[in-house]
Amino acid sequence: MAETGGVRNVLVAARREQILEAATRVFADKGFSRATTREVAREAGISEGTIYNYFEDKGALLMAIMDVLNETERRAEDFDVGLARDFEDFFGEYLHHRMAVIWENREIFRVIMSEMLINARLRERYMREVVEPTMNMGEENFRALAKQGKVRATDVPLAMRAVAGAVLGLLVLGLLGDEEVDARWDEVSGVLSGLLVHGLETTGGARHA
Amino acid sequence: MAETGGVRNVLVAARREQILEAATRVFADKGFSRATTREVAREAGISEGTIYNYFEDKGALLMAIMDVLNETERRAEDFDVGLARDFEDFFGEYLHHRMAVIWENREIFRVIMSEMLINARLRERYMREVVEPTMNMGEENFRALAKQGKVRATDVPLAMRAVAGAVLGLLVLGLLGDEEVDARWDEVSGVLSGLLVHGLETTGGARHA
Amino acid sequence: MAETGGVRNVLVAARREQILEAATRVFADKGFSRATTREVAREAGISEGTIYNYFEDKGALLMAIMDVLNETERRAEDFDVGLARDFEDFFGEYLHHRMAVIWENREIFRVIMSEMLINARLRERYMREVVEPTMNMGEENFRALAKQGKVRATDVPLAMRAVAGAVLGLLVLGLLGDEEVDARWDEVSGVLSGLLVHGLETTGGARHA
Amino acid sequence: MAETGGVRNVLVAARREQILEAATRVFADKGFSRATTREVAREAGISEGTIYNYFEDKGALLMAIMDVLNETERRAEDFDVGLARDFEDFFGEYLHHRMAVIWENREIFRVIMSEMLINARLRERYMREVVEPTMNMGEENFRALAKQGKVRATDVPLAMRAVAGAVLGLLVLGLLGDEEVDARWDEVSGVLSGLLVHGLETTGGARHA
DNA sequence: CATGAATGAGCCTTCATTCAT
DNA sequence: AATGAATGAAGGCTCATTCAT
Repeated sequence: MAETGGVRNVLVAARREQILEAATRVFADKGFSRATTREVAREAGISEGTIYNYFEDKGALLMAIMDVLNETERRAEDFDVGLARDFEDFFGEYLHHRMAVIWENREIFRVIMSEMLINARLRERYMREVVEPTMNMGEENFRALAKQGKVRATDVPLAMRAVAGAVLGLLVLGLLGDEEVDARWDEVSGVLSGLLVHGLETTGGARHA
Repeated sequence: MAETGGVRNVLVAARREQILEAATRVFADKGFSRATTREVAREAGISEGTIYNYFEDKGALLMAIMDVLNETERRAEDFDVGLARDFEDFFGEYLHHRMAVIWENREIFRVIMSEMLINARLRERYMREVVEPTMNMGEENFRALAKQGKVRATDVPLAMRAVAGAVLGLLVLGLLGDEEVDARWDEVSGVLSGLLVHGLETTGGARHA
Repeated sequence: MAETGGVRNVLVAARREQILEAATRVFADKGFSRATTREVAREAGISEGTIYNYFEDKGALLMAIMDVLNETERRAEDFDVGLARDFEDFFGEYLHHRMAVIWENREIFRVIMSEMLINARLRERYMREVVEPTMNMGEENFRALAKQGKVRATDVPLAMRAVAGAVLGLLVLGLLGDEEVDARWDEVSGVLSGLLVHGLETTGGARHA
Repeated sequence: MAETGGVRNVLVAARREQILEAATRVFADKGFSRATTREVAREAGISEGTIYNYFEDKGALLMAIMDVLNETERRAEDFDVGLARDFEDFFGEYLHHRMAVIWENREIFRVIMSEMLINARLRERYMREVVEPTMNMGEENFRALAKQGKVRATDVPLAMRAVAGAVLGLLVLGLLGDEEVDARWDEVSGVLSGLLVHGLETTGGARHA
């Protein structure tokens, strides 16, 4: 019985997954509102009614998709840049890893971001559950690094937003179809970290001559 | 008769404006799909049918909203930072001006961005008409500055995307309701330009000692 | 003043005519329901509001179009086949004249007939005002001819309907686009009268050999 | 499964039939354009949405109604007047049968005819699919009969139209509410065939005396 | 009288959700 | 559990009609 329950749970989870992936594809293509449960069902290869055996309603699909993002984020936080020699190294590797995960989940971001922009409830939930914790943790790290003299300590909250914003903005550019970003995503983190660490200025010559 | 025509044109333009502003508010609140023409009409203080005397259909409202963005962008290009002493100065003032205009139109961005993410046609139009020209012009300026030794010449296209992305991402953070960004938008450009010019690194001693 | 009134009346009548002709064209093309007052106005070269200065509402246009038919019919009744030598001659000329008038007004018939088929009120009015009087007069003539031995006296009411029906049916065939009928309408009455007078049977040879 | 499919097909066919009959009644009463899908649904005893599970749109209802006419016509062509002794007999029986079928379907004719008169596409389809084949077959038969000396060979195409037109016109008179035609439809074919075979003329004496 | 912008009732159609099988 | 037919609320859009200019 416990066994059967276990099997059942696995089946249920698989079915949920299957539906959620279909929903993500359809929502990413048409947007949440224009997407129809009929098409989600077809994409998942099931009947319309079955969706309602696994999800309360259409909105629950969106919430579940956001949960996936949430989990991803929480797992990403565990990432530890083992033994980075210096800050630039660490920052580069961190960005690279983080942006790779983001890019893998970009269609989920597409759906959630599009909807968040115009859905206050979803927006608030995302800010509270995902952005704020991440931002706070980032600020802490930032401050620690500043205390260690590894980064310039300017306006930490805004600097933090600038860094997070740069990542977010590059993702959005990619989602909007910028071909440069789309084609060279794995190089993006390198350029970005270079820029964020050293800045645009040509200090080189002048400074070290 | 010419007089009358002139008056009429003014009236027509005013009415279009009135409808468009109402549409922007409603779309920003509910999203394009969930927004109803009935509510746009109520918000504009007119009847539903009147909308259709000024716009082909609901989609035309969205397009017209995007046209506003287009014009704004074109006007923004004319901006000339008079007599900036050095690059940092210039860059800071440019960012500040640009971001101020963007922030003023943020609700339009909210509508258009949300929709673009999930509407390929709109996305392509925006990329072709707005992003690509801007990006190309930016790349040119970038290269010119690099040739003059005013900025480090790394990967220009990606660096350009990183800068544009940072601005875009900060806007998105603001649209998502980040309180720091929301409350201190006019400080954001300063922090961002500082970061982009000088980088995070604690220059001098730290680096080569 | 009386003069002015007369001029005015002429102008009013002309305007009514102009609108009615436009309405007939548009109704014939799209049907009464699908036709819009906007298109009638455009076809008449006036503004939409003006229609309502001459007609109570859209339905009044239809009624006025039927009045035209009514008048035509009443004028047609006055037709007198001067000095027809025999019945066949008379019948042929009568049919020819009648069918010519009908064909000239075929677009009016198209509009009215289409609408009558599915509009009981219009149908009843047409039957009462146009069909029944004509049919009664026809029956009288029929009976008179029969009494004179000029036509076989079968079932007069139904024979009358058969003759009227043949004319009506040929008109409908023409309105439906039958190319033979359409291209050769002025020959149709001859063939029909030959058929109705002599029948299909090949009595000829046998009888007159 | 095959069984279930069979059952399903029967159910689907029955539902289509139910909707189509309701649509015919409503369209016949109000005309296609004035009829509302809401009323068709009410008349069929279903909800509005259900119509769209069986028909693409409102126009498809009209097309399906016409298909019924098409099938009826094709079945009518199979009619063979077993062993008619002479032409009059044959013609009388043929007309009788044909007109009986037509009268049974008169409400369908009402809908289709009304719409055809003002809908070029429907008209062309009907002429191509129904009228022309029938007319051609009729002309052939006519010519064959003429060759056998059984009918006078005048202008075959127009004579054919005259005969078909007479039937059509009588139907129209009935649809317009002529009480004589309406009440005595099954006598109509007899009178018509008598008229068409023998003509109106009082043969023999009168003619050549 | 003529105009045409404004109106809003009403229509066709879509689609999330339910439920009998 | 799965199915998919049925439902009916709601939305985009049209159009006859009015009325201020």
